[in-house]
Amino acid sequence: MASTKRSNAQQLRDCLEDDIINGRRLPGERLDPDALGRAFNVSRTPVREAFQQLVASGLITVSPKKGTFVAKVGIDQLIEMFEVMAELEGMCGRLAARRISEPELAALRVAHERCEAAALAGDTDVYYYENETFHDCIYTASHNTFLASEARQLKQRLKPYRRLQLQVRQRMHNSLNEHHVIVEAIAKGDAALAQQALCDHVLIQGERFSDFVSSVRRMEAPAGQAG
Amino acid sequence: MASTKRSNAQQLRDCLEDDIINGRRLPGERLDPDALGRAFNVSRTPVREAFQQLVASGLITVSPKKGTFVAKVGIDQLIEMFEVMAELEGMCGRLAARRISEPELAALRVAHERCEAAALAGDTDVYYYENETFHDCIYTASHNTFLASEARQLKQRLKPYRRLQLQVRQRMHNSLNEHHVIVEAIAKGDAALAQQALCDHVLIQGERFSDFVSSVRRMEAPAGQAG
DNA sequence: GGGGCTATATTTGTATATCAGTGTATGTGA
DNA sequence: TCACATACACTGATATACAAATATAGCCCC
Repeated sequence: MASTKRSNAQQLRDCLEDDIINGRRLPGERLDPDALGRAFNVSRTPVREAFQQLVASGLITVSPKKGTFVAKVGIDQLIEMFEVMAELEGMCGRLAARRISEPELAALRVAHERCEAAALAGDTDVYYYENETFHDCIYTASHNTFLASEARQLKQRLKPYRRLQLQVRQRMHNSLNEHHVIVEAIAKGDAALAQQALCDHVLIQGERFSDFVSSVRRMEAPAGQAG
Repeated sequence: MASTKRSNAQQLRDCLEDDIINGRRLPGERLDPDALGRAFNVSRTPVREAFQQLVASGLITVSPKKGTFVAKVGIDQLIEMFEVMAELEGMCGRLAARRISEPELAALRVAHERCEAAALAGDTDVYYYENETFHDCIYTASHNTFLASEARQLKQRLKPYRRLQLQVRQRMHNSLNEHHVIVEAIAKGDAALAQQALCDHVLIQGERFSDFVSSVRRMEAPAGQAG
């Protein structure tokens, strides 16, 4: 019912957002307003609206008189964004350690167990999905809906690039171990530890990061133009 | 020259944003597209565009078939936002303590001195303005442009409510003392202290906060409708 | 007198047409 | 062969017209 009530512009926005986040449209790819309008049986007006909202989200960029493209964030900005993401996640963890309720803690444990199962099965895709749930539990448990919303939004924005993270060998297993520390810290109410553990978890600190950077560099290569 | 190139929609957006931030349009106030269009000699299309951008910024909300209104954030959400703002400011301070350059530190000191002068003169408005510059120096000094941009955006969103802060007696003087601690911490490169000091500075911790809340409550009263 | 239904008016959402500016491509001349 | 100028096409910006949906008010019936 709610879906029918969403305007065409909203639907188009959601669709494009999903496409970009899930890698069906790659950074640097051009978005043709006319083609999209035809594909969705709408005029250019709602397409424009959708574009504007995506620009505000930072997922696409419009170069005046040149066209609209899927945002391609440079390595430097990407690092900056991960730095902020780590801080937000850490803050969520800190607050969650203090504010989490019993049902929320139970949900967090369930999410962790599902991650474990996926890791044991070696299923990267499932792990990726369950990992989302795990982190979302922490956002919710922070009991700061604004913070949770900001964290989710930034995560969305990073999603096209995060996907590459887990492809790094052993990353999934390490990630799981970190999750364990996080869960226990939150369960014990150790705010400082939860914050630090989550922050580190996001930063992919140390040697992994350079691997990640090189992955992104490889991903950026096809599109070409710097900016 | 750059101003003439801005589209009408951008100009209108900037104007509305400024009006909202500076309290010329109060939370809950309705924005009539037709009236604005007439006032700016534009049609509804650019007005709509401006609206959408402001919605993305969180400064206004549009209720379908009901109207477009200046966003009215509830007390609970306001507290949440300040909690996040404090964290972001703290992060800026932490990074600034490690990364600030000599010219940036000099600029920060100048900004602090101007705050001091305004405080001595008892000029709240000037202090308010110089305070902006002071914090902006720290954002820049964090050398994380994404973080700086997010911090600025959130600050904009809180501005209609921050304005009330300094009206609390003695707040300006206390604020100045806190600034001193912050400057010294950054100058010494004490990241942890800078982070803590800035975080506390934003949170208006302790007894001041309840005063602030009551001020906001008074501000919310005229508009009426909850939600 | 009160409640429900209907009609109207208001408001957002969408479509289409037009305008202006810019980037690009092509052709011509040196 | 290269450079410059002109023309064309593409894109973004805006105006206007239209459609859909809802809130409100008024009226009628109970």
